[in-house]
Amino acid sequence: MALVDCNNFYASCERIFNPVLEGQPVVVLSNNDGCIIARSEEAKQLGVKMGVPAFEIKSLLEKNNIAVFSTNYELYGDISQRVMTILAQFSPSLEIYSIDEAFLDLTGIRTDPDEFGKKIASTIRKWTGIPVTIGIAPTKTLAKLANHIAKEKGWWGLVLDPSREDTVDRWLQAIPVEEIWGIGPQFTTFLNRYHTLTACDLKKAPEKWVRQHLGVVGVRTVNELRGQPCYTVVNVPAERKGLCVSRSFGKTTTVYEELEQATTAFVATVAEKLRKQKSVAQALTIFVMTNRFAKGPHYVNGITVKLPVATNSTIEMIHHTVKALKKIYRKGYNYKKSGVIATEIIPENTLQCALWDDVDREKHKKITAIMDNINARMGKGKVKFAIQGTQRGWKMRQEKLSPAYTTRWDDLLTIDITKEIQDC
DNA sequence: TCTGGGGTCCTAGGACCC
DNA sequence: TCTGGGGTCCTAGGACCC
Repeated sequence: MALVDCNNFYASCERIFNPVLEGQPVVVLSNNDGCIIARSEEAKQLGVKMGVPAFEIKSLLEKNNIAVFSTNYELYGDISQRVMTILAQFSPSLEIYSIDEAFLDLTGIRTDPDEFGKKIASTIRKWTGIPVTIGIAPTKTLAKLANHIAKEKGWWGLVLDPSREDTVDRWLQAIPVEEIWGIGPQFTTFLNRYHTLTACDLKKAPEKWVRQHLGVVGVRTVNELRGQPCYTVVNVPAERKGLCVSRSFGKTTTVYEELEQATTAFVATVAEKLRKQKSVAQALTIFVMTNRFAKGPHYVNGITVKLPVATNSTIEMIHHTVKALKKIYRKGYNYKKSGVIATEIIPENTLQCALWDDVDREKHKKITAIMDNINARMGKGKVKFAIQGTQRGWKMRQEKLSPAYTTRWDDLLTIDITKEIQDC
């Protein structure tokens, strides 16, 4: 089992097309330019912490001349795909675990793991410009830990060989429990209270006690630490159980129409995603909320509606969204965020007809197909429904957005070589 | 002034069934 | 006075992940 993890992924993506940033501190912000969500090694060294609001460390960023970027998901998603495509060439069994991580099943691979890992790392680096770290071990949890150790040491990767239990244990003794995959803040507090401080301590904890306090998930984690696999590489991604699109607004609004424009735009994206994966939803949850950090009256509310017929039609979903929104909207609040969650998702082809169905589904299908087509060719959001509005007063702040170098023709990198030619 | 977004799995308890 | 035993399904909430 190998875990390949891209180093400081978003920051590394920004560097690909901006090589002057090599060796320089770089950070990437969350939506609305809110929090720090990625940091280059140099930024970490300067004490920039993960997840802190950017405004809190404004002077730190400025003083150290740290390059700051708005999140550019379009770019990162595309680079991710390229990395995963390359990884797929190394093993027939690949699980894309997140945008910057993948597990590889190494069963049947004859090459020495050390050599194999190095080869993967150098290939990704060469072909995409993204540096990666690789952890190799008998279980996912141990591969994660191996990866963690290698990252801390600045190595290409690390192979944890289970036949050398003493060496494995020595590594585990150096790792605090909170670094273990599956051990979060709550479990850490609990374990530390009982003097279980390191990965090695947890590995040796009695199963009954673990079962009682950390549940079956905890037992699996312990077994995995002991080298007994509880999780396998999942090749084909399971069907999504829910699909959520929600955003905080660039600025709050009290106006119903603005809330409606934003929320119908979100549901349009939900429907589009459903169509893309050829599935339909049977229920829809619509929610709104005020700024949880702000003073003043707070309001959070949501409604789940069962759809009369499972659907992925934007038209139909907008209809239900507006109805729900009108029910939960209360005048006088400063709305900061809204969202739409599709649930009870099933494949499109299992669609059942309702007895009384006055929706012309064939027509909806044609319209949405045409819209999807245009938007795929001309750019996202080129054609949309009137209710989504054109003002986008709610749209998120992205003041430091880099170009979508690899996915938009207009953003293609141009290099001016006239000077070089003249110099010749 | 400014504080992200999108997921998974497990468990306990209630409603209901025979 | 005395009041079984065994299920299922659903939901909300908690814990975790990136």
